[in-house]
Amino acid sequence: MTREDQSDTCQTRIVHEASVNLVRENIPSDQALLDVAALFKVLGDYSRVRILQALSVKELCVCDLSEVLRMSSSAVSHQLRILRAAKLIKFRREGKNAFYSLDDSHVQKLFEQALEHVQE
Amino acid sequence: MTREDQSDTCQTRIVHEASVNLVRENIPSDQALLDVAALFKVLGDYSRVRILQALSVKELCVCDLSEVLRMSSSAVSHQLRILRAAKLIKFRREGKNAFYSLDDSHVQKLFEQALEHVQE
DNA sequence: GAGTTATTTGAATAATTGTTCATATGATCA
DNA sequence: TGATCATATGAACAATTATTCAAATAACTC
Repeated sequence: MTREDQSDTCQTRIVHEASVNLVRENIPSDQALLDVAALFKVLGDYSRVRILQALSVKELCVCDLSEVLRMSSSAVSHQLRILRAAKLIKFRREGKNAFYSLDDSHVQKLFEQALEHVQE
Repeated sequence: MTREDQSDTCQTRIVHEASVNLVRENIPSDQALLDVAALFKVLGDYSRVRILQALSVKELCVCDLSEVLRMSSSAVSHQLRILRAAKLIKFRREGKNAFYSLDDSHVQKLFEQALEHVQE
């Protein structure tokens, strides 16, 4: 059984050629698409969505977040690290506390668009 | 060791009370946040991002998509099902072919916002 | 310094998920 | 009806990931 023999692959290589070519001309860079997917993946988690929503109201420390969301500080901290790596939040230290807040105006807009979609 | 004894949970229940209360007053429904997370989760996959991007250029059938993206028809079909369940794409049948296209204007906007974020 | 509290981090576990392979369905044409 | 092609689907496997637990920092107070 050769590689070309896969039963789940289109056999006739004569597909809609014009469409295929048109689409091929308009593909952004792999890196851009990878980055977009990675960003959405970060946003695609209930805990992180709740964290971002809370931070959109007000800057909060880890302790406050864990209280509001009824999660362990450890779990919150792990998720904050992921959000920080994605440059969605920033933080500042004040004494023993680490205060987190949204880093980017795009996040708010992404959220609003997403809410509009799900509320249709 | 009782439940209140967890070392990774904030001990002093006297957190920033005003902040916590303010945030608590502004929490959307659980369902809305769950839906938003689910939507982003669907968008958070490289294959699905590529499919959506291709469809944003032009309506395509499964065969065309598998050709453009160099994926098996089976893999494409599986992902299309997920995208359809999230109401991100719609399809129409024409003979043997199933043509897919974007279902929602929000998707385009979400994409543009995401691209802006990652290209900073 | 010791003690306390907030936060971070690493390892382990359980759960989710994307792809592949095999097979089934749906549609056309001879 | 049979043959062929496009698409869909189910099961299995590999890989990823969120949480928990335990332990380590970091920053303050006494």
